[in-house]
Amino acid sequence: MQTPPMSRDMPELPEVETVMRGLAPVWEGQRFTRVIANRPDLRRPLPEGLGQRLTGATVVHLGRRAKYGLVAIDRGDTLIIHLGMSGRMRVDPDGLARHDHVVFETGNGRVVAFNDARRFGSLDLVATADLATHPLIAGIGPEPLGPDYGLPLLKAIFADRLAPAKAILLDQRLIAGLGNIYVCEALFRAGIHPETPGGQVRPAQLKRLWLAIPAVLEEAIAAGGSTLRDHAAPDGTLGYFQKEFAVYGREGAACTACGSDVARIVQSGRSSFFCPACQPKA
DNA sequence: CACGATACCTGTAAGC
DNA sequence: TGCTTACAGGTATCGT
Repeated sequence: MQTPPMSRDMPELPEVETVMRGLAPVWEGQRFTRVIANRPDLRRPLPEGLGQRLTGATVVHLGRRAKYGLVAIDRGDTLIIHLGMSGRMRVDPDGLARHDHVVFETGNGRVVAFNDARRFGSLDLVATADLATHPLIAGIGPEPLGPDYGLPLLKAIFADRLAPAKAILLDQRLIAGLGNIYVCEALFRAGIHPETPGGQVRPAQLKRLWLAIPAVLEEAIAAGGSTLRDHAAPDGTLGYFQKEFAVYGREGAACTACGSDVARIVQSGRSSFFCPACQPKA
């Protein structure tokens, strides 16, 4: 089988969920004994006094919102972790590696390194009370695995829209946490061509999409997050697992449903993979 | 406002 | 072999 060897280390919702679940037993209830920043910035400058503000604090709870990992500490602050495209958490690494930008040590003797080659990731430290209104969080749409998700939401965000279905699902303001991979997979399951204008998606397709989105996310989380290759386990990096995709990254290969060649188009500068037969143009 | 294009950054792999 | 180029992805920002 000719699998296009492409980079697939994209942390979307399932990957972030997997990383935070993996981090929980390492950090929850533990005190930060040392936090070292090896450079002043990632995508943006690191929070002022990050090390001082975390050292001595105890981790109360780990969570997630969209693609942001949340680390609540007992001082009333929350550390917001974004992995960007290449960010990963290396647990108890065998020595420091290139791009280990921030290193966290806890009272249990564990070491976690935030490694991010491309530095599209970010760390922010904000008052937990202000979290919901923080600029990074405030405008984000409902969680697709949360209580506010439902067919009415999808109907609302697709209705009367000219933007392609692909773009709608990638828009974090409309629905949280979906990235290129899972949007491709969900549209395939729903039989929706990625270029279909939102307003032209038929009710039956929307209903399939409503079921497909949580399904692909849950399956990925169950598989351990679908970050491949780079989240390799050997060095303790969290979030690694191998997941088979139906269309993503499979240009030219046979559709798993009908055998047609999977196609690839570029929308807004990024690849959309789909089956031309199963996802006919509207 | 809605939407598209682009910048950001580096590693990987394909092409020459 | 070595050099060059294309491309991956999330989000902020700018332009139309």
